[in-house]
Amino acid sequence: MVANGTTDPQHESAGAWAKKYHLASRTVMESILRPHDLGPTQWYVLHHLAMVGETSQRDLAGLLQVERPTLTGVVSALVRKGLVVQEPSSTDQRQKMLRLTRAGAALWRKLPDPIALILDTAFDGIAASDVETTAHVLRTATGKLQELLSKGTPS
Amino acid sequence: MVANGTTDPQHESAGAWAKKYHLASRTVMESILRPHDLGPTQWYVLHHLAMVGETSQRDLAGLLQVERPTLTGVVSALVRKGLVVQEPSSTDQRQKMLRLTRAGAALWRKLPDPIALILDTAFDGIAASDVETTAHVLRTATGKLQELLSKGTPS
DNA sequence: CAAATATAGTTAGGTAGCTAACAGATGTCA
DNA sequence: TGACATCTGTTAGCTACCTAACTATATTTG
Repeated sequence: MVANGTTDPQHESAGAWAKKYHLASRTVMESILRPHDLGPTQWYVLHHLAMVGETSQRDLAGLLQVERPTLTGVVSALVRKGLVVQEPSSTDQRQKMLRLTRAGAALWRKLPDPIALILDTAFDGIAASDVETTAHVLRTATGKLQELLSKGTPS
Repeated sequence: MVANGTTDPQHESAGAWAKKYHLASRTVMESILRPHDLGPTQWYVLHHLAMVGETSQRDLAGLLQVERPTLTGVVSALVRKGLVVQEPSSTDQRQKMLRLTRAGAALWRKLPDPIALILDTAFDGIAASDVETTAHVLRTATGKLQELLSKGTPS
């Protein structure tokens, strides 16, 4: 989307470019995962379960920074495909623990790592210090926006 | 979302931060616009019609970088609320021209500018040169990802 | 201990985006 | 001029996210 009053595309704000970068990287990730019939969030769930092991849905929602209802949908898709099992925790009947099935672990081993590919492609050839500056600026900017959100947002 | 093998949140990649920044800014924009019962894309449409005047849906889709079916939905929401009128172009019966109604123009005058607020908040106090570096890095990275997409994406 | 409160997950309904397929209007050219 | 191609917008059906409201369990507390 056009950022602001400015219409010269070369001079759009860092904010507008963050959005475009995000959309492009999501599109790349989707096109890499499509042949495996997985969405990006599904991939992140498998990634976490493969790396860390059994995890509750609650914890996973926090780690993946999505809301619980979103994770409900993602997890039920993975369960439907037989990649993940979901069972009540033995200590707290409210919580459901997730882990990979044998099929899920087997699929994981064959899967490419879209995040590594994206980062390698996107930032290849750019000075490391510039990439660091970018991460720093975006981290700071994100912090300020979250601060704005936590204080009531003015209309 | 967690970027990669790394779990230390201070050391996530520029890519991960671009995503977080984007999500935070979208959330701020939504929370500013919610009291006015508008979504971000609806705001951009009003913005354009208020600034530039009568525009065809085709041109608007290009300017806003969304697909035509997406704009169909956004525009029909605005028409339903009585903020925008949609009528066939006199010179090309395929095209529909959009313009603000009196109510749409009146609402526009009362609306805050969420983009200005977000940019002011997010990048306030950060060195202008660093913000420029960020825009440059993200622009370059986005270009590389789009290049990757246009060549067939490997699995 | 019983009642109130908090937490985990689901369901319902919404927004915003996409692609594919289509209808109608316009353009091209043999 | 008539047939074919292209363009514009819509519809249908998908993904992925959100909030609000619900159910069922745990926990806190009077």
